Amino acid sequence: MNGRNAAPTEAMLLKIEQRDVLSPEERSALESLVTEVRVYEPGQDIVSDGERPAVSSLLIDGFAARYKILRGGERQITELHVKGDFVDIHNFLLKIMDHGVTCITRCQVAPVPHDRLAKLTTDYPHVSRLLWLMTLIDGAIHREWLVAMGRRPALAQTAHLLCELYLRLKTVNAAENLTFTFPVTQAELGDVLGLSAVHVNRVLQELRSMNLITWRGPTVTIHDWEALTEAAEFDPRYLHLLREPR
Amino acid sequence: MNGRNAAPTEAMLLKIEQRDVLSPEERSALESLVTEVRVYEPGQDIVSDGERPAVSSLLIDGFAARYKILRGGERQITELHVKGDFVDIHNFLLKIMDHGVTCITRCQVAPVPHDRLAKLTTDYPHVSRLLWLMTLIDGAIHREWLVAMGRRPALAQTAHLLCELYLRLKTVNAAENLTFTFPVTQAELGDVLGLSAVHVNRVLQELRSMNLITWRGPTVTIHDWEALTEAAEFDPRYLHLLREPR
DNA sequence: CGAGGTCTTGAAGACGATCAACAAACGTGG
DNA sequence: CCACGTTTGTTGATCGTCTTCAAGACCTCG
Repeated sequence: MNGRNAAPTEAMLLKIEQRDVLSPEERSALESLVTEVRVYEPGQDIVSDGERPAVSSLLIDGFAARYKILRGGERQITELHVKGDFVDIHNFLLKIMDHGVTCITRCQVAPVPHDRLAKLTTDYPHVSRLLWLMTLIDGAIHREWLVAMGRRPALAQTAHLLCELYLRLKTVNAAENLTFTFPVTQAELGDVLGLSAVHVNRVLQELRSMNLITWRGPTVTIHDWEALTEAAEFDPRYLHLLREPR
Repeated sequence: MNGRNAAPTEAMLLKIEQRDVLSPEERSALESLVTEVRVYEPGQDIVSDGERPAVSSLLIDGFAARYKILRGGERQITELHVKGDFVDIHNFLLKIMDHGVTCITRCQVAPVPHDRLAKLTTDYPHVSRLLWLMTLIDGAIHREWLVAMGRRPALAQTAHLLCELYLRLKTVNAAENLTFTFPVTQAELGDVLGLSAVHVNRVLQELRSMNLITWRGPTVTIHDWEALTEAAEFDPRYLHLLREPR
């Protein structure tokens, strides 16, 4: 997502180090997890529903989404993943996928064998806790989405998503100056928000007409952070962006 | 929720042992976590938003709910907890509560100091993984609720909730013969489902008129499991009720 | 018996879905 | 570099689900 060629684990380390301090050995243990990088195209599954993968996938670059498909073909995206996220570390313990993970953009992904994770977690209990923590933050994001879907009107829900994405991208150096790249179609956004594509279109128009954002091509710009968070009732505490001993 | 006086850790052990085998030492290590039981009344918070508790709370008996309150006073419940659930083990790593946990019924709760959890997780890596697993299952439940809220009509969403609750209660011996006790008001149900109390009332009437359930007083009876799961598109895989090495 | 909470019902209204059509953007091949 | 086909975005009209408001019935518990 940016010009220079960052180390494949950089985003993950940034994400973790936003929440706690890593020792040099812990850092290099995490860095050594990546031995291979695969590239997936948009629309391709990184993991599919029902699979029992022997690896967990670290997203090095791109946007991915967890989703479920209903009988009638409707799709609901339950989480958006950005670089630095372990998109299916859950399998390490859940074993069988109860949902799929697909690529929104072209993605670089590092597969990490579960036995390497097992070794890492026994050798480095603190790192083990931090990986646990990452899954707990995923849970916190899920809860916030539930609140947004259940009790917020579509405009606030959409604004909330943009606030969240901006902060998450900023912590991995993939956003700055209230601007980020988010190459998603309005139909995909609908699957995230539980709305129809048509309604997403109208909500975005309203966000633009309120002068809160612009969205041209893949680039989102937030014009007024205060006003956007206000419209969204956005409170970043749930992202747990505080560095403290865990 | 049932007559005899079960050991306070029984439900938690049942819940865990539904997913993996515990050694006798692991069992007793888990049993020794409970040294005190507190009683909370309906409407009382077990933990509140913004707190930094030094203990995590194991629900011994009763129903509790995680929730967030919006600026306008609306409430969204993001998870229902039944006996055997660790309602806020998240704090062990998240440190600061980003939501509250309140009692739906009178609840018996065992507070477990975080330092005891820390010792347990270092002494018993396998138990540590299983506690992690429990939080991953919470995440899977959150995702399923997101799908239900985003893409299912109110009737299916409600049916889905009842299917889920029945299975979760059955694994802790708090339900059998398609019957369980669920003392919740329709307004509270609305906060769970993201619906108004009025609409909940109408949905329940329809579920009754379809002869799928009865709900008299606090007692829910499912008349036709097949038909209810069909209406809900319920697939229990997300509960990960399979005993295997984790 | 009275009071407060809960359930139920009706009527009106809002928010978002669906359907349909067209415009714009994109990518692909000629 | 243009032409064409496909995907994506936009707009309008209509429809349905769910909300809100209001009132009355029921129930429980003091």
